[in-house]
Amino acid sequence: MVGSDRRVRRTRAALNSALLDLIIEKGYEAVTVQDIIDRADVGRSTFYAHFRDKDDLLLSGAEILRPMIDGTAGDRPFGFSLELFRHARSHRLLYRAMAGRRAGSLFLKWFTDMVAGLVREDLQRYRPRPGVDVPLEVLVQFVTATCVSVLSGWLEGDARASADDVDRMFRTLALGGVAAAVDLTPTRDLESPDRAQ
Amino acid sequence: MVGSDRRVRRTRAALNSALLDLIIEKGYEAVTVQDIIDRADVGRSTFYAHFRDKDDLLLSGAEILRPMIDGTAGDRPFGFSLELFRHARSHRLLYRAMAGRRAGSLFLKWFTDMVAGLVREDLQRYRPRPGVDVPLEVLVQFVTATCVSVLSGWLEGDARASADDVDRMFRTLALGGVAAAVDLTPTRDLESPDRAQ
Amino acid sequence: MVGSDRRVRRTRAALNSALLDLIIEKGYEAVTVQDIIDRADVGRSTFYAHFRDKDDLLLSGAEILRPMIDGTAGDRPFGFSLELFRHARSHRLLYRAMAGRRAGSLFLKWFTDMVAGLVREDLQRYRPRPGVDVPLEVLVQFVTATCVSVLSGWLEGDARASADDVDRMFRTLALGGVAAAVDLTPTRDLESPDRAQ
Amino acid sequence: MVGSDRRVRRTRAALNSALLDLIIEKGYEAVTVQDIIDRADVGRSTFYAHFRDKDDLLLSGAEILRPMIDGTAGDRPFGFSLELFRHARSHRLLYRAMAGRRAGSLFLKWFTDMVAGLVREDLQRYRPRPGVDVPLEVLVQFVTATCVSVLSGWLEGDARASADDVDRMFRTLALGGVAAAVDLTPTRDLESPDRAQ
DNA sequence: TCCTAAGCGAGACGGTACGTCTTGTCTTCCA
DNA sequence: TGGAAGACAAGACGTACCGTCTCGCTTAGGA
Repeated sequence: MVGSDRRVRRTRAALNSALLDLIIEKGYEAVTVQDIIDRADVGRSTFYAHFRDKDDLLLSGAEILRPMIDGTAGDRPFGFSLELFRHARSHRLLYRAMAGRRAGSLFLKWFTDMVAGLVREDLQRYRPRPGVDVPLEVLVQFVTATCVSVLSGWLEGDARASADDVDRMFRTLALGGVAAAVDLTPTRDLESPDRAQ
Repeated sequence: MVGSDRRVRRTRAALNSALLDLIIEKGYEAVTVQDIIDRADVGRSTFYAHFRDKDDLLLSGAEILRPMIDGTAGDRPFGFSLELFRHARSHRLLYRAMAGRRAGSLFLKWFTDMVAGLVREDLQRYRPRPGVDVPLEVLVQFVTATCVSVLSGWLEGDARASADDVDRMFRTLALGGVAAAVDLTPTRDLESPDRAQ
Repeated sequence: MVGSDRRVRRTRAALNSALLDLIIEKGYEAVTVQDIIDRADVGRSTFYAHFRDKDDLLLSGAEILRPMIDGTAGDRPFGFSLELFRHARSHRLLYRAMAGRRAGSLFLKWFTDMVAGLVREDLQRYRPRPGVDVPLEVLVQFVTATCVSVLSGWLEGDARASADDVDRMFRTLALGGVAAAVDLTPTRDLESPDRAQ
Repeated sequence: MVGSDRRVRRTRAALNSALLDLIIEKGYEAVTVQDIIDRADVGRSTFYAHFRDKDDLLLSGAEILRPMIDGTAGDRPFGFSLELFRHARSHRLLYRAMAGRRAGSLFLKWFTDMVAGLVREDLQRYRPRPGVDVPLEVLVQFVTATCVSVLSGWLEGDARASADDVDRMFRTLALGGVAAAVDLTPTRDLESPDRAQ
């Protein structure tokens, strides 16, 4: 059975969306598997046929965020950021529930790792400033932490600032630090991009 | 129950240290109340007589970290940082278990809040750079995130860098960003400290 | 669905024999429907198209035992018994799995009922001994229980006794009790058999 | 904690009696652990702290039947029987639910084994009749089966017969068979009873 | 020879019970 | 009489089966 049915997709979608609803309502930690399957109107065994546990369901749902954010790089350093902030803005409740101050650590870790991946890819394009010894990974963590903290601070508050404002802040703060450690003048390597994958 | 007893202190201490041991062994989340009281050789009701739950015990233990770090400001911006890194260095296993990448969010939140307090206090001494509009709170979160991310990255790795190295990195990254937003020339306001609270 | 198909018969046979195999391997209770259909290489829905449940399958299979045992009455009281013991002997593993000490109650009940039928038919030929008040049904249950208990004891042990030995024991025990309650001299009623059904 | 509390006893008693009630109501097989703990007003974990599963609870309850039946031997062969029938009479619903035709096999096995124990003890007092070769164990099973089948037949019906009537039937049937195999004249061994335990 | 209804496999699904685990409360005993 | 020990209620967890169901594939018997 190749495509394994519309049914399977529908079931998984129902579970995913039930989880998101419930996260917004009472926070991830407080949601039980029973809650989810009641909401999705699905049998218990069906749940476990598709997902190992609640975490698995969450992450499987998170994966579909990735392509929405990826891709849109642009040529500026950390070009992904504006799109990221916009996405967060339009799913504010969800992000707040999952990435805000009171969130469980699971989604936050996943999200942070994803951002770190984007940042790392970007940073590899630049040359370290001679005489300054900050390891690449530290820079990655720094930029990532800056991005996530700005984002979560924004969502926690009443978010009067626009996505553009927030993006500007992020760039000011991150580039200030990064510029001290690497030469942000684009390298010539860019002409022969070997980022096949 | 006047003197509140040596016993009480001993019991609380036993619980605290049992928790720390167990955190190092299997991570905070995996530790159960049963584990703790078995290790501390204490009855269940005793535990709940002293602490509301596992989190309460953790935070009550964390409180004793505060004075070790506080105090040592100095006159440089974020002067607390070197001492912080040193402290983390000497309790590496514990910090790693609690503040590292795989840590639960509770201690991390407490720790981050504590750092944020120190940062906020510091930042209030400086004047915003005219024309740049980054709210104080965003700066606070930024510096805090930078500090914590540098720290946790350091502890995660094999920590060959010295506390001084790490402190230097932190300052490079944080001050780069902060300098773009505020004037780091010390204000004279320091002579009339209005830190009433 | 006129001829009801070779296919149907083959499917049912496959299920029946899969069940018997599995009963011998792990005992009736432990066999699951999944086991059966895996063994028979049959789809789940096919199973339920033919049988209501595991019990149904078992009993449907048991029915085919009946003619093998029936018929061979003879003129002695309980003349069926020797043939019954011989049949059990030659399907020893199966009987042991299903009628032995650790057996589930379903087959045992079916089997007991079948034996009881044979016994009842026999006993109706004799006249109660005057002054002794043992209801027919009690006698039936008694002889049946004697037969089944002797049989299952035989199969449980290492079965060194021959079917004839066992039959002799059964007769000794059963007839001893029965003789006290009814007159075993054959009645003439037999010439006018009123066994309409 | 020595006597381990009235509480424990009360809990176990509550579970036991909840089970008995439920067995009478819907039969042993149909009773779920949830039913039991709801009826006993006890937590799920408490149940499993005391008993491994439903079967364990049943058997633990059955054990208390033993002394009620034991002891009252008398000097007749199978002297225990009258008392047994009387006991069954006064707990008719329970016996019927557990030992009747539709009963699960667990209690029946336990009960049968108990009766077999009493029977075996009795039979060992008599000498085999020379020339008749019926193994002791077969006799035991025979008498046991006779007893249980008479009992369960009695309880299944509307039980107009008195315990004495039933006992008389049992003796008629069992002794008829047994007399053919052993010499029921009491042996002299009885004068030096070594049944200390 | 094609066509069409059935038997069938595969297996997703809702449902229910299980036995385990952990939490925070409550009762009882003992010092 | 106040604190320690641990029995307890509550309820979530992940697993195991059940019996129902929805799919397509195959496969024969009638057109």
